Amino acid sequence: MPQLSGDDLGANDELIPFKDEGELEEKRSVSAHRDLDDVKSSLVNESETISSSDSETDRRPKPRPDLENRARHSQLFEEALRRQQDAGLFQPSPYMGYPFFMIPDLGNLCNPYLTNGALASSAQMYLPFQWPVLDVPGRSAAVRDAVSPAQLSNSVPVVQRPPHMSHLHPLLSYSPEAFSPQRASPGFSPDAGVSRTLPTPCYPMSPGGMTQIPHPLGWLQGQSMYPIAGGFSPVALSSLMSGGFSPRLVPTPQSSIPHPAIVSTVVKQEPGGGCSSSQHENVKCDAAQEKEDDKRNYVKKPLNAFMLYMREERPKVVAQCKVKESATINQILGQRWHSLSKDDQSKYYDLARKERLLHSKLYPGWSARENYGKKKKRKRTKSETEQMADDLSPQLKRPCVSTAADETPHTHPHTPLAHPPPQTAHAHSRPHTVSHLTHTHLSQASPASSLDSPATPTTSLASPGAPAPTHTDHAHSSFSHSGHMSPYGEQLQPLPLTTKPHRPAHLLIHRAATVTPGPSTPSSSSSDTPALSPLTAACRSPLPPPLLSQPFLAPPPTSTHQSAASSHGALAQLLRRAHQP
DNA sequence: GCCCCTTTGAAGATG
DNA sequence: CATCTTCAAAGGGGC
Repeated sequence: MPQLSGDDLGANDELIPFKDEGELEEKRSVSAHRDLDDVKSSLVNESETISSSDSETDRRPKPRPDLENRARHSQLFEEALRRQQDAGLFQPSPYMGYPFFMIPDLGNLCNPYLTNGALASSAQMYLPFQWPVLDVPGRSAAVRDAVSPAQLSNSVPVVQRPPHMSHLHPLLSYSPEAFSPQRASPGFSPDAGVSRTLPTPCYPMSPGGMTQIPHPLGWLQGQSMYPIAGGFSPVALSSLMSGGFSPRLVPTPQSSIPHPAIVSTVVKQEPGGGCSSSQHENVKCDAAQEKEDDKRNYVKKPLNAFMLYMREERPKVVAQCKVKESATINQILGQRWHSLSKDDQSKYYDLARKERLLHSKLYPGWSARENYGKKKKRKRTKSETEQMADDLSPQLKRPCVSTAADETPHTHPHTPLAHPPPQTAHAHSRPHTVSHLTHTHLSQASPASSLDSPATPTTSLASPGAPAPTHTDHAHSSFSHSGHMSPYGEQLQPLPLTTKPHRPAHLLIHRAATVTPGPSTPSSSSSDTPALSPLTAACRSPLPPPLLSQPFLAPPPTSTHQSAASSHGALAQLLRRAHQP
């Protein structure tokens, strides 16, 4: 079990202190803060000046005029800056996976969690602690000492990331591989055949541009999805990072610096540049303005570990499986997630934890509650779903686990792992799924390598807020990822990917609708739950699936074979219609 | 153009 | 406290 202490993370020296550790550091460096007061104030003033220059922001109340927070953010930044200057800003970080620190109060910079960062008065931003360019031997000093903003201006192209490049998420920078020489090519990804091979904006190593590597921080290259008036180019930020810290932040019309966890919601800018003078249109504009304000002030939740993993792995799945439907991709990713080693998962849990900490620092008063109900969609509750199941097929309503045990030929009811987990060990609100149980049956040989619930890696970090590990959790926690066998090998196929036991009605109704009566066979057992096509099933394995070379041939929808997504979608619609008066 | 689907995890809401 | 619900991302698909 990986013990990710602070040293392992290497975050103590590279990241701004979080929470308790941060409090101490802040106290210790009060004097150092004073040294940068001027810098801070100039920065804040600059930010506010630019912010106030925005006609829209003038009319809008500041979402968070909390001066204390601003001062605190500034202090945090100063601390981070001081540390970087003391230790050498461009020293390679022992924790390459999280090369960011925050700069507070750059109001018009793209806010990490805002749908549009243009208006976050208390907006902070993430900056790379170090750039991979700085790993080049002999370069660091030169870059640190000699590169002026203007020079960087000439060397750092601000490139609009095309929409299809959006998967080149900054999370890539979390991965040490992103900085490895193997990846030091514009293609960026070892995976061939995807949009990853599209031209990736590169950061020249120096004004001379003798070496180029892809900028791992895709979010630093300006995204069309964050059209921010008065945004800043990475140039200015580079100057900030390099210690020059010039207040001459250079506004650029289209550039923005999105954050790794940043939001992709586009706040459309009025093509005309605002409302016209017509009174009628002004009314419309007011309404639209409010709508836009809501969107802009919307602070999104930080990404959890799986979300971070998805953003990184999705392109690979798309490339390997030639699947575009996110529902299917997510099923694959969900399976792959469970097949990850604990170390790999720990990486994402760690990142997610840091994201949450950063988020909490950015928005001390923010709560996920604020986003409740902001999404218009309203999913059916479990009770509603079950009620639908009752209405449609009362005889089918029985526990999912027992269903799997009854109908899965390879089930070993005598095996403890095949039984539902103790009710006292719930790390998830969701019970175990058919697929998880199936995994358990097929891979119960190495319980020592169990996958723990998300709490485990977090707990291993000794995070103050980390939940306690639940070793008794999850039947699938005994799923082996030790690599002795492919977790999704042939014998596992086709496994049901649907792992939504809190929608038992879907599964059961689907089963009832698709399974033909008769003795259960291995093949029928695999078809009694929604199964993926052969290719997508093969893609569940993170290893190169053998079927990848074969053309994608989704099996025709038969009475016993249907894609999980389609069947569920159809069932969902059926249920919705049935539920409607 | 909105919503669903689909995944896991975090956190708020609820009983 | 246990359970349920919502929302994070993503993009095709349905309406």
